[in-house]
Amino acid sequence: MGRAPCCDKNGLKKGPWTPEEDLKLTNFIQLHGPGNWRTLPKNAGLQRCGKSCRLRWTNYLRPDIKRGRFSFEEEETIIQLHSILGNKWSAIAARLPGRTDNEIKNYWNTHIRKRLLRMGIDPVTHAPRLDFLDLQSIISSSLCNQSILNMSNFLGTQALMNPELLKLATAILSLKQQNQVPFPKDLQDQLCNSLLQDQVQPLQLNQYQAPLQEGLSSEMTNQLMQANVEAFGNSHENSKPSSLNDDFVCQLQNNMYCSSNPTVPDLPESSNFQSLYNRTIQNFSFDRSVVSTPISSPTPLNSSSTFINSSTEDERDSYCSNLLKFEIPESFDMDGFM
DNA sequence: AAACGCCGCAACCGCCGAGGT
DNA sequence: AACCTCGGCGGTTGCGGCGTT
Repeated sequence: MGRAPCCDKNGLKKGPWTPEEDLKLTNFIQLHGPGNWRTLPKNAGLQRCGKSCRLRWTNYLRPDIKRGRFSFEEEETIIQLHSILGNKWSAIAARLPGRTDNEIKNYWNTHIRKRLLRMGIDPVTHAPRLDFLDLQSIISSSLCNQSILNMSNFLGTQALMNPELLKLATAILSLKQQNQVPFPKDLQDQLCNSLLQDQVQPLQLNQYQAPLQEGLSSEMTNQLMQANVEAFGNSHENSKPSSLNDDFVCQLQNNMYCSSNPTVPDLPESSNFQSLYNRTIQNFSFDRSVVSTPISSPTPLNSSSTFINSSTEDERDSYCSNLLKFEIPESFDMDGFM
């Protein structure tokens, strides 16, 4: 049997609340307390459904609601919590006194999400989006001789670029930035050339298997090589799935990061914290060179040390880019969260 | 001044899980 | 076990305000 609607649509008002309705609802709840929302509208003399009353109370009329612009500390907390919890707005709201899940959700969608996108950060995964980043500065400074790159041309062909190349570049850049794997110059050049040329040619990754394997397991190396063949050997078939999927790239990055960071705690594989921890590290290990807070010196979620008293969007952009480098403190009570 | 488009936010919608009968 | 109510959640919508042309 289908579920009955929460209210009889006939005769019940919808839309914006009037001050009179707000007053009726507030007075009734002050006398009788919240709850029993189904019968509340009738008892309070409101032509609304209980659900509408509950939402109006919890999102707007509740006396402990903090209104006005979000502070930087609040924004910092939202971003950090979202990277851990995702779109669990109620859980995020529970950590922000006076803010409702609806308000946080709106603020995220209208402000933070757009800002992250502008910065080339995926607002869902909190990971850098290589296809939106300034690839010129990244790749040329990390891999190639700047003189051979004409990124205005390169970016012009971005839409035609093989996404596998982007993934591979992400992985390789990550390896490079770990400074753990000697990166063959020839392979760097070949990647750059492949990025620049629409006619994608298979990278001769097998030539560099040995040095790469210093940091990669044989399984991962084989997967990378197989993906290379699949991706570049069928570059004209855009719909063909490749084994070089996002999980693999994350695994690759995570593998390299963990192998080069003895401070990473060795948690049980099965624990929820492990998966959350790994996910967060994957997300934020892209640019290890600018990570300011080592794992051994945790930054509190509500730290005011990073608070800056500025209000422009650009300043918040800059501020956000730092926020995205946070790491979960060891003392963070994940169980309390979940 | 009018038209238009964009943006922010309050409110709604549909779904889900918990708990009661 | 099946059904129902209730409260809660996340996604989406639509309206009003505001800036631009």
